[in-house]
Amino acid sequence: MRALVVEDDPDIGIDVENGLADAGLVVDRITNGPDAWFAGDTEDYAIVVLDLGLPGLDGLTVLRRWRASGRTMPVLILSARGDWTEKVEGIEAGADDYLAKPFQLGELVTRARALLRRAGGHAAPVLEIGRLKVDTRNRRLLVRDVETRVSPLEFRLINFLAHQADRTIAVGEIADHLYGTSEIGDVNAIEALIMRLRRKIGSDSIETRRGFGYRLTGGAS
Amino acid sequence: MRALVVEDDPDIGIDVENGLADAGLVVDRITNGPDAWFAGDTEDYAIVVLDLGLPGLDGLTVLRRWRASGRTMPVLILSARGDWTEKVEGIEAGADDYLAKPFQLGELVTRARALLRRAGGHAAPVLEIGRLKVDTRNRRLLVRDVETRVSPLEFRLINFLAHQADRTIAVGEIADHLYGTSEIGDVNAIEALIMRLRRKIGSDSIETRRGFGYRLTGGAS
DNA sequence: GGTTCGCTGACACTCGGCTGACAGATTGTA
DNA sequence: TACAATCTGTCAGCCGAGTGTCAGCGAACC
Repeated sequence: MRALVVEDDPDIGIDVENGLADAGLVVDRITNGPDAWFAGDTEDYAIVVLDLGLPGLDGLTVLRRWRASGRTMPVLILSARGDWTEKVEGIEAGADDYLAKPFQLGELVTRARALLRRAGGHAAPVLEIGRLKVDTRNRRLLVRDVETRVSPLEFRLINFLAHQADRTIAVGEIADHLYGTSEIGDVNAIEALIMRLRRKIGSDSIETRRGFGYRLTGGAS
Repeated sequence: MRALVVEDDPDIGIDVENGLADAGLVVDRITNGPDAWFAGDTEDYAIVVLDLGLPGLDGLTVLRRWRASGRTMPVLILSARGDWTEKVEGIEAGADDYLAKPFQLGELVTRARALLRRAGGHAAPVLEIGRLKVDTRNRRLLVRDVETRVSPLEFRLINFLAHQADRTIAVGEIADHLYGTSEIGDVNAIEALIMRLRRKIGSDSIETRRGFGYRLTGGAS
């Protein structure tokens, strides 16, 4: 299940992205209005978290255009202050919920969950791939039912791979998801990360497809 | 299914051309505005990738003229880095998606696929030729439904041939696609590649047409 | 029968990916 | 505050898969 986070402040945006990723969603993050409009219009998201103050095209306009073209996914609006006018405008433009900054990440995730539940879809809390169980809600990883400590970044990686098990994922895609940029600063950082993760979950769990990318299989049993 | 790439920078243009060809499209590439306008107005393309900065007639004007004369094919705009005005103008001129330079080729292909899907025609993700199945999305090759390991270059070749199954492809065309240059450094490199591929998929899958080139038939059954 | 074209095995080089070591940053703790 | 532990990116060296090259051979065409 995919979520879209539209927020131009990178600190807040990455926080929200991590929160939703921990809740079991694959998250795209976008930092400007026009990109957000296109992404929401062309991709299929289970939920959207939308900041109102955006460069290029403001959030309300983006939302109105989505609704005008028949997009019905739940949208949760973020706005700078507890500004009532904005809230009303947001709801009228077709928002499903509203949160004023500053907010607690936990509250945002809770509301997002509620929206998802209301919309019918529910994020699978535990993904099972071969001998692995990825508990997205509690941010835990089980290998043959034994809890295995992984670092935050390692968890984001295994979580990302687990949502697309058996698909070959290019290193660029991984960089894009982990660091929010498809600019691959140093591929070696990801190789090192993969190596550390393999040590914990067994080296046969993640297959290397030389020249293509990586593929999560879960390994034997 | 045909695609039109309008881009005056040959490096970018050839990259895009190869990316779309790998995705299963037959690509025409044009490097100036007037020719682009004419081609888009008279030929039938499933999708157009349009750079905005073009010699002769700029991209936005070309797009507006297409729309004014009733052409409805999906158009993906390439625009200079982070220029909102241009992007918004592009949208209003009737673009269906846009991408800022520099971009990852993979992302362009993904978006192009999304546009094609939305437009109804869909680039088949799995091509079936005789006993072969080419999974373009996951970059896998199945021979009689058994996954068969191929190297990146071998995959690009079989993918290229599969998109034009039953057609005889000249060695020069293959070189052009694989190496981006029709200058054939050494034909033997391609012969060796063909041989290695045949070993994996069965020697009767690729027919040699002496003096003309190669033809993919998929072999018996 | 000779010539040309394509096939194939062997070999060498390149480069992608793996790994151990280290260092800076961050977080937790006495 | 100072110290320890953990996390994560970087560097250097290694290994092996992937690919181009070469030489010799066989088959097709004249």
